Amino acid sequence: MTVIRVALPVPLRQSFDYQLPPPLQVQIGCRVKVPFGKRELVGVVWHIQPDDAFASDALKSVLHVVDEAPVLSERLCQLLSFAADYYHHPLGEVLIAALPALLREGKPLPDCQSRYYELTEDGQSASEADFKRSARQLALWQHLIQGPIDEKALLQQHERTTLNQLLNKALIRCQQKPFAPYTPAADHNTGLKLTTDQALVVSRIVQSQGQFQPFLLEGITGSGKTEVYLQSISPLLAKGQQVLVLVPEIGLTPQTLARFANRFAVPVLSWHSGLTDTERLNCWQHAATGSAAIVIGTRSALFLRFRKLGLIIVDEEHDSSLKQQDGFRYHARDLAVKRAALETCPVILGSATPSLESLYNSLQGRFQLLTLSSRATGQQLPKLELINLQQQTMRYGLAEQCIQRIHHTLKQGFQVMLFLNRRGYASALTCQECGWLSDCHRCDASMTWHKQSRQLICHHCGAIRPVPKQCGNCGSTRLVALGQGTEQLEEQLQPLFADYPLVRLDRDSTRRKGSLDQALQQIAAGGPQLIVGTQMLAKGHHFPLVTLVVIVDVDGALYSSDFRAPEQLAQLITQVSGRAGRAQHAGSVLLQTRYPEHSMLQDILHNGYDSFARLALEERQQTLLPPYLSLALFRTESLQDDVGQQWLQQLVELAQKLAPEIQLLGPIRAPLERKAGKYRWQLHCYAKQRRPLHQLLQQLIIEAERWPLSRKLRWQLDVDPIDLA
DNA sequence: AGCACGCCGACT
DNA sequence: GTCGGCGTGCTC
Repeated sequence: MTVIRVALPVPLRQSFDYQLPPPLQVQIGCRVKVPFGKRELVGVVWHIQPDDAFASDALKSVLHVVDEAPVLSERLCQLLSFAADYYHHPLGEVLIAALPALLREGKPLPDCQSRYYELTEDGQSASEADFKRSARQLALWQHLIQGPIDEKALLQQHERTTLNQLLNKALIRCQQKPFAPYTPAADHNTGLKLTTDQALVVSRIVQSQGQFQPFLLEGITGSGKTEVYLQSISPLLAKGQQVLVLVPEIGLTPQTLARFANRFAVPVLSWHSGLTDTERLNCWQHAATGSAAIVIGTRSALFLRFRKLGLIIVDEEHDSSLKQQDGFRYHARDLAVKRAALETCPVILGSATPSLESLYNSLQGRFQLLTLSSRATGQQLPKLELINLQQQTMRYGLAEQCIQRIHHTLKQGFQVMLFLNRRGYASALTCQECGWLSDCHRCDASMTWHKQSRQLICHHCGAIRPVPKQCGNCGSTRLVALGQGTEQLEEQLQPLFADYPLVRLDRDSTRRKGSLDQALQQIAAGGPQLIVGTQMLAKGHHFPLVTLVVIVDVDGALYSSDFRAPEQLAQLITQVSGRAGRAQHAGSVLLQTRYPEHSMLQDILHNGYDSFARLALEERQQTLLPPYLSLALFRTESLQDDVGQQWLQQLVELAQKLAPEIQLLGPIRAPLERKAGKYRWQLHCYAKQRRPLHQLLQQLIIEAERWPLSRKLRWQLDVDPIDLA
């Protein structure tokens, strides 16, 4: 009798064994449908004939084998099983992350056909004279004389109606063929001429093809990282290998895609959360069959199956969106390195502001450090200036000096960008009589006033209330705004600079589909204008006509309990300033602060991110923090306040017994101690060596799952947490 | 996580 | 008398 072990999509840290009735056959990585309790689930075969099979004389039988051949390749299985182990996450749930929804549900893998067009016999014997009356039809016919062309490629240059017209005339016909590896191709367009720096970097990367080699590419903004990527990719495409490019969530713009697609005459696909289930499956199969040459995607693209992966690029590797913040909390950058090792290919981690983790790895010799230290255009970096708020009269949250500079810049015909990382009108509403605050009933936070939509919204739990006309406590009508948001800044600046247009870019203003594009177009069209916005200004988009950037509030992050706050602020400042002044004019970046003497600000100001990062690393070493130590974090959420603390306390006692060398901090209250009506606690576990920490965590989980108390709360483990909130 | 079983309160 | 609340237990 054949017994197989199946990983099922349940949050249980075990796999389940089933009988495989005689005619059926499976391989590891195939999907099977099995009975599970009263349910039927689709799982993935993980072992065949395990020697420690579940001892029962009545193993249930597999109902149905979905795949003849594995959907998950051997290498993917290795990656996923590594990830499940490393992050201590149930294997079945890890598999969920790796399969498109349709495959998860057990849909059979469709045998994919792509449509292409070719000339019929009539079409071949036609001549230019036949198309006298239609230039469009002529162009299409001339295109197809060169041979059959993919529908998708064809539709990029021709109209569907033209296609139909020729179909009706029976001059062309539509054919189908199964997905097949793409046809290797040389560059479509020749690349830009590389600087000496760039050329050196490209040659290092190209030399390493076919081997596992992680690179940290540290290139200041404007140093031409993308061009380095493109030229490193080029030789792989000539050999028919595939390339995976991971980008932050917000960075996957049509422009990014176009830059890759226009360069090479090979299929370039994108993978992101906006795709429908069918589109996802389609992309998945293009990658798996090798019909896609380049896939550009957000973090989950890391789990795509490839026929022959030749290179992984992780762009903006410092970006926190590469780490999943709920459920299976993996870091796509770290797993990308693991995947490259399994695939025996190079991996490039690129950033203008590398994470301290990656810098550390390069110091340790694990990553090869490649540096691009000059701007490819030879153009100067913007100048950083501190604006001391202590000696300034302020208007609308801006120092008088800033307002002057904005005026001056606009008058010269340039654009100004104001960065304020707080959306909404005001972070709270308060009563001037009694001090009442617009607290969220379910969270330990205040509700943000959104003036335009006339709502109070809690940014933590999403709760919405109408804006009260009177104080909820004393009935007074003297309610005032507290803490300026982008909406307010927009409202106040508009009349102040009435002669100039103002664009606001934040999650609220760009919610409507297409409104982001519209705003970006207006900015690109040029002309003096103000741009007010949040995070969105710091990531992905370039504003070449901006010559003045104001970072309205840098102090929020200066004195934070999160040890990563300075690093993130430094990255933000550097990234925001990199967005500006790329064209003919060097820009200025004004940092408004009440602490101009702060050593970190001084360091960035005078020595740049690079120097700051190296100092920050030394500080991490002295204060014994990651990346010099390994960190794992237990979080709890419970309706009763004391349950979380109690549970973590039990964990502490057990951990001290099992591994006294592991340092524990906690139980402590989470930074947002109550969220959506639940109390939150944390336990931090620090260790000099990763190995013993890993083992301890494993033991702790096994024990904790047995505790009755575990049923009264929700808990999760975050290995290498980025966000301590 | 689902899903069932089981044991107590407030409804037709 | 039943509907339904969530505590407890189990899933090869």
